[in-house]
Amino acid sequence: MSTEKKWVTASDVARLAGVSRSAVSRAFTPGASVAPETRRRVEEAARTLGYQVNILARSINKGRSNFVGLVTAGFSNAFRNQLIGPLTHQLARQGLIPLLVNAEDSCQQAPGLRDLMSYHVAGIIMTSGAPPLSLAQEYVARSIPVVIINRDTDLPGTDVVYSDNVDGARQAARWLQQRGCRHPAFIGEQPANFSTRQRREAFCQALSGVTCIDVHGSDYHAGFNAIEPLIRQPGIDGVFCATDTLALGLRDALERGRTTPTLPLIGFDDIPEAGYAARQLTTLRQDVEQLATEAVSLLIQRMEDESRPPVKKVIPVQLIARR
Amino acid sequence: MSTEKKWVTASDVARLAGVSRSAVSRAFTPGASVAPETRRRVEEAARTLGYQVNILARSINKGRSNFVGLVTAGFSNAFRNQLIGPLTHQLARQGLIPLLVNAEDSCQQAPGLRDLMSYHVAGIIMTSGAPPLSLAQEYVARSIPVVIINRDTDLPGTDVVYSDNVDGARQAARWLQQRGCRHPAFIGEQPANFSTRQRREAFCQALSGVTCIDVHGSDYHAGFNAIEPLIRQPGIDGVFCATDTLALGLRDALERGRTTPTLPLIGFDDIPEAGYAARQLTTLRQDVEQLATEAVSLLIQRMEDESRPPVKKVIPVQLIARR
DNA sequence: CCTGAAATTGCACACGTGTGCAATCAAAAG
DNA sequence: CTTTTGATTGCACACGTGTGCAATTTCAGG
Repeated sequence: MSTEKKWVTASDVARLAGVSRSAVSRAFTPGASVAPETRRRVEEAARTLGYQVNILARSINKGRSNFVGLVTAGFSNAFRNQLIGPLTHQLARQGLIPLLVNAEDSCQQAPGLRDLMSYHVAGIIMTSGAPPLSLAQEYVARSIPVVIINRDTDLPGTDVVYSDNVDGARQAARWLQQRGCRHPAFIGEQPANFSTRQRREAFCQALSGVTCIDVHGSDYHAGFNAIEPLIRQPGIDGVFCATDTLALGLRDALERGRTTPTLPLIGFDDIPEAGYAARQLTTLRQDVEQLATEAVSLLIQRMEDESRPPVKKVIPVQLIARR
Repeated sequence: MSTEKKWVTASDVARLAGVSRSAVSRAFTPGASVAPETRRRVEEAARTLGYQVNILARSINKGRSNFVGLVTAGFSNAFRNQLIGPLTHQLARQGLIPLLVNAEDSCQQAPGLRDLMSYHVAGIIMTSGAPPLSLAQEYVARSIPVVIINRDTDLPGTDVVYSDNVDGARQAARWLQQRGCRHPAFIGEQPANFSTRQRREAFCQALSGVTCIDVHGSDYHAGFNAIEPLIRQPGIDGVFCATDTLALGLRDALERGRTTPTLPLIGFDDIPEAGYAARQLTTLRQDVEQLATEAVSLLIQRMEDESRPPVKKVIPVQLIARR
């Protein structure tokens, strides 16, 4: 039952079909010159033997692989998880396949982010988060296309795509104003990542007298605990949270002490939970589909023309008014 | 600025270091015979040139790759997302790297699940969900190790690891009984997947007179809407939901109509949201770390000994009492 | 039947790597 | 100094694939 040969090769197919190995190769290469009859026999032989072209060998030969490093930082961030689906989908549409790399544990471990280079990936997509950006430079030096999502950088030769945080923050400001907000607050993680920084700056610029509250962490509990510094600041009548996760945590803390009337609250991202029937969090929706589509599109463009000047693509966001 | 040669090869390093290409290869092969002085010069040359061993070529030569197909069905399931982190971590510890395949869109698309075979993966890990299990058989036929998580199967030659749904359901039954539950209900998706089926059957067997309520969907809204068939059944005084997501949806629906006194409610999985300060959902925690560790361990065992008899590994679950 | 062009095929080389085998070298033993 | 032993090295082949080039076949046109 245990086959002696581990892999079925093109030679096996050729032998069974009674043709040369080249013919087999051509039969599986679109646009190659093969007689219809030959192609038929090759395909039949391949089917009975269960042959599949060895993409590793093909990659070596062509000097270009189908692999794309998909670098992320853990899977506890709801929004980032939302992004992975469309990304893999768009990559698959282009015949590319993602090599998943978790930058969180790779820093300490041997087979980590740097070793992506060993796999000779055709490109790299980095989602926002903690991955050491300096490492991206190494890839650029080896002329490997790098696309960075939701994080700005002046690294030469890397394309960037991110949501329009500035416009989103302005929309949030307008929405709060319309609800009669006079003393707005902004809550975000400190140290702030790119998105948080942009949202805070634009928000503070759009409204005067914004109270900025820093929290240490980006999860639900960080938002929940943000109520303490918030009540220490009297008179706040509207809050813009850097992310939905923070906003949902804060909301729960607010509703625990039911004394205050409903405080206008707006988040960012539109994670699934924000749309839950019992949450109905007003937020600014990031267009994950378009983020993913643009990221893959830029990646492919750079794969075809390495010297193309870097592009910064800004994706519009949409206000989802819920409560 | 644009390098003529795309990839830095071992020959380049050899030329610079003044040794043969074989020496370079050996310098990067643990346990090979290389003089310390030679190794030093090779490593130095490799560093200046930025050389990394081409794993694709190495895989071809050795007839075994580092790739492991990580098959999932979308990224909207909170529990499944929790599993991905530990899985990639454990794989990385073993020098393996996951090829991410989304079985949702691969069915319709050309470069899908079947083409995983082209990449000559060393093994495959399938998480629960919708991927066509019949396809796993093709991999077994090619003697590619397959490990299936949270899904039983009698496919010969595939290892299975899943949480102890039966014991979990019994614990849920006991917990409800202790809270004075006389007329229990079970809520789960229909058609039911493996986990839901096991939990329902064990729950119905542990308690008498269980009312089974079917919902169509596995997300929050499905749980939220489950309140309608629930109130149609009078006298229910305790509910066991197949997943936390369903339970959280139902809980919100229950709290909307505040007339009923708090109804004992218990979920399954222990997704992050269940531990939120304002949710505090009692649930049965799946040990994602151990699930991942066992899955990778089984995969490696089978990679080393293909003929090992199939194993079904059951991971204990833990009751997390919260309210 | 003959000729030319076009289509198809096979050979051989290339991609970058690991490794058996024999040759070389250094050092220890005599 | 000679011999033996062990470590180190280079050559050559293998892994499975794509493709240029020349040889072959097919076929239409005369």
